[in-house]
Amino acid sequence: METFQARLARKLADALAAADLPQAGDVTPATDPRFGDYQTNAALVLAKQRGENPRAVAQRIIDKFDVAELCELPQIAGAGFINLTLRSDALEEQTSGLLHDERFGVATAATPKRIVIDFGSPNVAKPMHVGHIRSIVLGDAMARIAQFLGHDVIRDNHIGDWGTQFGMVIWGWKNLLDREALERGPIAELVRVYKATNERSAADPAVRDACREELVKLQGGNAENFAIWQECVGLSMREFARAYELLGIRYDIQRGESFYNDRLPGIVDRLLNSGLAEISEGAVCVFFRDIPELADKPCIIRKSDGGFNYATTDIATVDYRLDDLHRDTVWIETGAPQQLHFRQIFEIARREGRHADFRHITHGNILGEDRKLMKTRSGENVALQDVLDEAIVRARKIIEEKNPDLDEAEKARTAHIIGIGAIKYADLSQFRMTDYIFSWDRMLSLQGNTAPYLQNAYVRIRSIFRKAGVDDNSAESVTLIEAAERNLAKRLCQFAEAVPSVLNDFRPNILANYLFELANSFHAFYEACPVLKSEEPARSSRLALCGLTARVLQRGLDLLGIEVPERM
RNA sequence: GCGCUCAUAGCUCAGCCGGAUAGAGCAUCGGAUUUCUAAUCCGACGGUCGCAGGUUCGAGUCCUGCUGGGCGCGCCA
Repeated sequence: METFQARLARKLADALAAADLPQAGDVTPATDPRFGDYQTNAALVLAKQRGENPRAVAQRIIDKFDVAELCELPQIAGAGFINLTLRSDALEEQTSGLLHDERFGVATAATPKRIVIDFGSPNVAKPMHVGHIRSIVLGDAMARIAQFLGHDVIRDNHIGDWGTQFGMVIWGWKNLLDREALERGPIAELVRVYKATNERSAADPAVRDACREELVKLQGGNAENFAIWQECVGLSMREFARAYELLGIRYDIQRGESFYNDRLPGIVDRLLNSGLAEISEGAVCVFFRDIPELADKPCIIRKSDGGFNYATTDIATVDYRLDDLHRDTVWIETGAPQQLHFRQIFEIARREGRHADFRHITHGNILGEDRKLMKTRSGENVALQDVLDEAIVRARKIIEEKNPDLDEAEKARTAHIIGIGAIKYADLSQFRMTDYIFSWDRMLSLQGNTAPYLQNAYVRIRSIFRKAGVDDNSAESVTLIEAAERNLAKRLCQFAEAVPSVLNDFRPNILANYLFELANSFHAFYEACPVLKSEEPARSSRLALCGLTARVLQRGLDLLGIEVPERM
């Protein structure tokens, strides 16, 4: 089923062709209810191109604009806009068509992509902190939406499991480890050991050299060090898995940096042989002399001491994703600080003749109430686990207040759904590039553009169905009489317009905003239009609208990685 | 110094390709309910879109410069 927007755009294209005009302009939802439901600026664009009167061009278009089955008579307004008002029967028919459509009118992509999406990417032997939320939540939402649109998606966790820090981790493990503490809290103990080693190594050159020695042994394949490293990775992965479980995140593959180790020498050779890389000050570098912004920013792929760094690893990762995973699209969702790095990696891939679509999807920071990077009182990163736990505790408190009669199991389940949903939604409802200020009160508020508000709309609908004594409704069509019904129906039809536009520029907040407006329209409908108390045929029609709204809310939130409770 | 990014109402934020009188939420004020969950709805108040130029029928949006914040800039990842 095609959206109104798509159908009208097609009709517009036909009209332009019939009027001997070039294709121009587009069809968008009306900016104001006074202008109808949709509008097009085609006449304005064409008039500008051709130096003609916009309203006259608009009239030429309208003369050929065959939309009688969808709209009332098109109106010319303002400078030369063409305003379109949907006919009620067209809206009824479209909405009715959604009642039994599991995709709610969302078309699958015309050309499915083979995407790998890299998000989350925590470091081994370090706890995940609030900063990881954005990458995880944004990446997961992109993956869900891309998949729903019919793309072939592989979710990859590019874990930081290799690097110079392991020299210190291993030395600390051998000299400072408290086994009991490790049992109690593996990551916490690893962090303690790492920090202590760091301090000693800063103060004592002998320790520093010893750490370097341990690193060399690890990289050289020393069995003892390798075993320690493996154990660190295992402990970390187990702790990550717990957080992912809580967040409802899953990965298809988790390829750490170490996975690419044996590919690194070959890459450096290849780039040297092809002349893309050269030796400079003892290091192997790729220069970008023809790109002004990168001219003085070479990418080092082998250090002067012979070691490789993460640039080499990321080139190997590109190889793997294209050659082994057969991807044609690579999305990397990490923070903005790595922009230069990925610009270089993508540029190298381009120079090597790679034709995949590479995107580095960045995001802003999470700030505390003081507008600075969110930290604990003592200046530490705020642990992700603590944030998730607190969200659930706070949600639980609200549920106890509002709905104390729920049984224990449902309270716990609902607190989880609301707490985690609130955190995710706070992130996703905002444009990803802007820094946002973390506020429990705002994200858990039941009013405004929040997860609980949306979840509540769903809950109210479920309540209606419980009272009605049916679990779904088998209505085949809706009838739209009241303005609030019409408004709600139009919103429901626009789900199929909102979802694909998210991938335009990776803006899940478009979907979040849509859902907020849908919930808003529903609440207005709920106030104005009694459902169960109304007479047939309005009753069945309204029940059908309720059911459809609930399913769209549920699906929309699911695409954002957020669940809905039955009661709250 | 160079590069990237952000700056919109008292506060938190939308505004994707340039389109009509710049929109929400919170806060404030005023209304609506013996409810299908008021956990809601309706209304009012509130803006020199950081500043200055430019492009054009039209600029929050594009270009240039400036101010302010964040981040990055050869051997950490």
